Amino acid sequence: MPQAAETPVRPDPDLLLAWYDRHRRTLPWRAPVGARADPYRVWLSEIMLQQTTVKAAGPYFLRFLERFPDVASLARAPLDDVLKLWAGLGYYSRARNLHACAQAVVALHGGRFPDTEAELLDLPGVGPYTAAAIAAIAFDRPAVVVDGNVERVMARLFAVEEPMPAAKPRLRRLAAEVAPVRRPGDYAQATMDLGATICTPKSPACALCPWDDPCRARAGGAPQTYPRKTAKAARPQRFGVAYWVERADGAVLVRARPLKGLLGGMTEIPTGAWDEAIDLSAPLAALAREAPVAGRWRRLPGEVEHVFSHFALRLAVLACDAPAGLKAPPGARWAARDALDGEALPSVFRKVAALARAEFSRKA
DNA sequence: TACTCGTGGCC
DNA sequence: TGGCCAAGAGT
Repeated sequence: MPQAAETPVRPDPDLLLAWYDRHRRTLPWRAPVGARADPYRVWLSEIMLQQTTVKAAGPYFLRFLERFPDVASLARAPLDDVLKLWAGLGYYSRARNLHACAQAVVALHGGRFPDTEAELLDLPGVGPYTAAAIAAIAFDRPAVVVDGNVERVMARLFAVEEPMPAAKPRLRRLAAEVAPVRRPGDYAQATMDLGATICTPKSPACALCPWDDPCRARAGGAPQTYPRKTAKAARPQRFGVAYWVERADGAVLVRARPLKGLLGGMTEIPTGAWDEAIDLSAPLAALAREAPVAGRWRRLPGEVEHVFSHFALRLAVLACDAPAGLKAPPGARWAARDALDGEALPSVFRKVAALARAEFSRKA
């Protein structure tokens, strides 16, 4: 007997698990089929994957695993070593919390990750998603794992009209209703893989989807329009000046940023304030007003553009040659220009260094 | 609750 | 080219 059209069809977890068994991807942090996952690797990968693509996180994961093969070795390391290895991956509070979390696992749990969501949630940098993911994937506990993929899949399955982010609690409830008790780790990874490879944001491959039948967004003809969203605010543009101070021996002035806030704890090329009102076409003397040292400044050709999550930045770069005996001002230090790669230098400052080095080598 | 917090790839 | 997007957490 045919089912009435208005009767919702429940998505069948077994269909998804069968799809997962056929299409399971090999990822650097994923244990072989049947093998038990290492909680340390699961945790490390989940932290790195927060708001970060698999492609970007992969090389970092392998480098971390080689340098810090277990949680104890990571806990023993100086924070700066961790920041250096994390440089370029972004969201640097993750690196600071990663280090704090490793130390907490050693100090409070004898070097073994706890296996319950509640205990995991108490660890630095571990929120609702990550606690559930570790519980499910590393310990096969029936946790409801909800990330952006799962939210998108649920929004489409049930054609949720409420816009994000207000719809989050509703999507979580739906995810909990659909989730099976069996194979929690596999199911969690299956829902995320589905969102990452089939139920993608822009052009979902519904023809290949194991849940195409119960999906109400697909039935409606425009699955790519879910989840609904409210309009985002425009990204403001800020301006600033970076100061490249180079000695004849190739040493460059750098300094550490405050532990809290943007790029917290990372190394920087000295810059002045970043503000919307700064005019980069102002006279040289005005641009040099916040310089870290007195000197004969010149403006380098070109500018550095960089986009952060909540504002865009354009930097003018001023340079000056430092006398051999110049002492670094308080809070600053000299770093070898050709060893900046190994510093905990965020991308925006690597762009500054690239611009300055190009100009200096042209001159030389 | 709403804002802060990076980066690189994609179309 | 520029907005959008990625396995969110902290405050």
